[in-house]
Amino acid sequence: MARAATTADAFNAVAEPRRRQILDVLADGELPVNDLVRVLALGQPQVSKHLRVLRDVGLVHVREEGRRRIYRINGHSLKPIHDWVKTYERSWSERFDRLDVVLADLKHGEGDGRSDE
Amino acid sequence: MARAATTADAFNAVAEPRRRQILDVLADGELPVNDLVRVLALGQPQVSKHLRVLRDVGLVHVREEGRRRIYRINGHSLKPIHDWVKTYERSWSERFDRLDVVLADLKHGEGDGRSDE
DNA sequence: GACATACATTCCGATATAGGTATATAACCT
DNA sequence: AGGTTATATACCTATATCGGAATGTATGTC
Repeated sequence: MARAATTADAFNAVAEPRRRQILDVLADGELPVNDLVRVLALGQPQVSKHLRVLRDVGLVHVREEGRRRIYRINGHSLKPIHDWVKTYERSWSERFDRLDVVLADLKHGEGDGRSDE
Repeated sequence: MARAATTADAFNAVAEPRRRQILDVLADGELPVNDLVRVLALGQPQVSKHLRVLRDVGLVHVREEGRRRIYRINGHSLKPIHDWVKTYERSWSERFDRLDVVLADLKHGEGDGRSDE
C-alpha cells in the first residue's frame, strides 16, 4: 500500500488552507461559486474542486438556482474535529488549571478532604 | 506549482489517523518509541516517522533516556485547531441556540426589547 | 438557433507523502 | 571488542492530490 486518501474525512478536508479559507468566507453567508472565485482570487476549476471535496465530506451544502450553485456552510461536520481536539484542551486552557488543582487535592488527601498533611 | 506540503502545520499533522492515534495513546502518559510500536501494532520506522512529523509541528516533545527516547504530548500545539473550529461551534452546539434567540430578539425589537409584535 | 455565462469535470504534470525494507547510529551488556 | 537493543534515517515504490488548461454541460439571453 502507499499513501492513504486524505480527503475522505473532515480532518483532511480542513487540512488544506484554501478549503479553510473557503469555509471562512462562507461563514459570512452562502455564496455562488463565482463570488468565491472573485473573493479568493483562485481559478474557477480550483474552487469547484475544493468545493467538491468539502461537499463530499458534508462541510458544505449546495442549492441550485438557475445556472448558479449556491454554497452554504454546514459547520456541523466540524463537530468530530472539535470533539477530538477538545479532549486536549486542558493542555492550554487556564480554565482547567483550577480543576487540576482540585483533582490533585482530591487525589492527595482522599478520605480527608484536606490537602495539608 | 503542484501539491502543497501537508505536514507543515498542526492541521495536516493531525489529518493522518495514525498520528491522531499516537497522540491519543500519549495522552495517557509519555512513552518510548518501542512501547508505541507495540501498542499501535505498526512498524518501528513508521512510528518514528510519524513522531518526526508530530515533533516538527510541536505536537510532541522528546526526552532522551539512555538509548530510549521518551515522547510526551504537547497539546498546546492543538490550540490553533481548536480556536479555528470553535468559531463554528454554534453550528451544532445547543449552547448557542438560546444565544441565537436572544440575538434575534435584539435585532428584531431594538429600542423595545419585546419580540412579540 | 447562436452565443454567453456559470459551473463541473477531465486530463496533465509535478510533488508530497505513506508504507516497507534496509541501513546507520548510539547506548547498553558481556 | 563484539553483540544486542532502541531509534532514526535513507531509499524505493505506489498513490493521492494540487494547480493549470481544456473541455463538457446546463442555463440564460438575443
